[in-house]
Amino acid sequence: MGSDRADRAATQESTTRARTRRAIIDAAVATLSADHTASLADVAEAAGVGRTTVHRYFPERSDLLAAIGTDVRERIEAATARARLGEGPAPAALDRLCLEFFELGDRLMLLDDVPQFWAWSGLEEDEAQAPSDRELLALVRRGQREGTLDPEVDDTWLHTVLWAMLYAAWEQTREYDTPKHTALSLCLRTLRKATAA
Amino acid sequence: MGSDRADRAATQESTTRARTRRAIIDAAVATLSADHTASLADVAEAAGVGRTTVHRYFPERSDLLAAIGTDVRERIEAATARARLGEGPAPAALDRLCLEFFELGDRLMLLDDVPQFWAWSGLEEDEAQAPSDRELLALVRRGQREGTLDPEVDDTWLHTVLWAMLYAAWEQTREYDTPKHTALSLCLRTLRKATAA
DNA sequence: ACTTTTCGGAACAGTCATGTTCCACTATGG
DNA sequence: CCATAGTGGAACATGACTGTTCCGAAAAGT
Repeated sequence: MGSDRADRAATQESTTRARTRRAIIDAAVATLSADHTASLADVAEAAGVGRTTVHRYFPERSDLLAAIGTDVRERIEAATARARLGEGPAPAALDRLCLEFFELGDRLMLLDDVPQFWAWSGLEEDEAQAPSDRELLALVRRGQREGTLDPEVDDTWLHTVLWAMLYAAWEQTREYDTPKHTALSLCLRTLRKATAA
Repeated sequence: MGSDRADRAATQESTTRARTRRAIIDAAVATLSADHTASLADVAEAAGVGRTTVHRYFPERSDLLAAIGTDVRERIEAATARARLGEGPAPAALDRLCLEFFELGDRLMLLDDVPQFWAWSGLEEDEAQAPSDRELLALVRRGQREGTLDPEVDDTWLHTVLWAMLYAAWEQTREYDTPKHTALSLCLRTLRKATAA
């Protein structure tokens, strides 16, 4: 009896549960990126579900935050993969990465702002060298070898600057109502100039 | 009777009270820049005073936040004045400003991160065009006229980027233990390249 | 149609930060 | 040395968010 249910339990949830889980996570991202101190009631309302339901899926607040963390990290990994950092000239690869990351929107801010998202699968914050991070650092070193990236720009510094510029681009849309595509092109242009050899 | 006390009440507080107030504000800056959700008890402990005393000076939490806001803004104005944005070539002036701002340390992060600091003297957040902001924008336009700053770089965008780079520099020291002077020189170099004509 | 899953709301207990009051203690200044 | 300003701590009220339980209603699947 219920062999399919057992299967689902082992592999994944029912489609309905998967949908509401997504709705909650998405709403949480939107709500928390606007206000990091938003309550679970706010998240529930934004998701269009009852507060009870939120607790059903994420017993504690930290569970929800952790879920957001993994969600965002997965998106980052996927975006990095799509950017194919190994192909073509380093500056062009950096452009592609920046573009892919930009598409992730507000999500990116959360990782910086809410340290709890790194309370992850037993990893020690800084120690958590995500694969995508390593890919980026490798790209920088490659570009420097090829002479297409500024050798003075430390690889960790470029990493920091990339994220800072993405942050800046989104801030620009929020603060000055700059259209998204304008903010993106400013961001790309600035990043290119800053990293050029 | 008590004419000197009346004077102090009209102009300023007693030196002891002024010292305590400063201690609380400074401790609050340090504490809150580390964790935006720190409680007033944490602030009191960091300041080395009782929680009661904090409430004596700042009846409500918002009063303390507002005080921090004005304090930081005053420092920003002073720093901007010291940078003498009107003198010399625009890029050099920008360098001076960046340097002065960098000296302000963690304080700068607070303004970005805690929106309540803008709950100010009746000004509507974005509308609050601080004098220092206007000076910076003027500098950018001057540099563009003189042909020393990239004409493609919108003045508001440069404003955003400057702050983002300062943020990045401090993040670099926190995240990678980069020495302050190294982070600063990376920041300056990147900013120069990004804004050059 | 019927059965199981999923959901929403109400009600409750627990925790924590806030803000207030009161009083005794200290140090500072005249 | 004495009056006053300034402080710290205890105790209390309050409100907000959290996390839990339970039950009836709605939706999904068959």
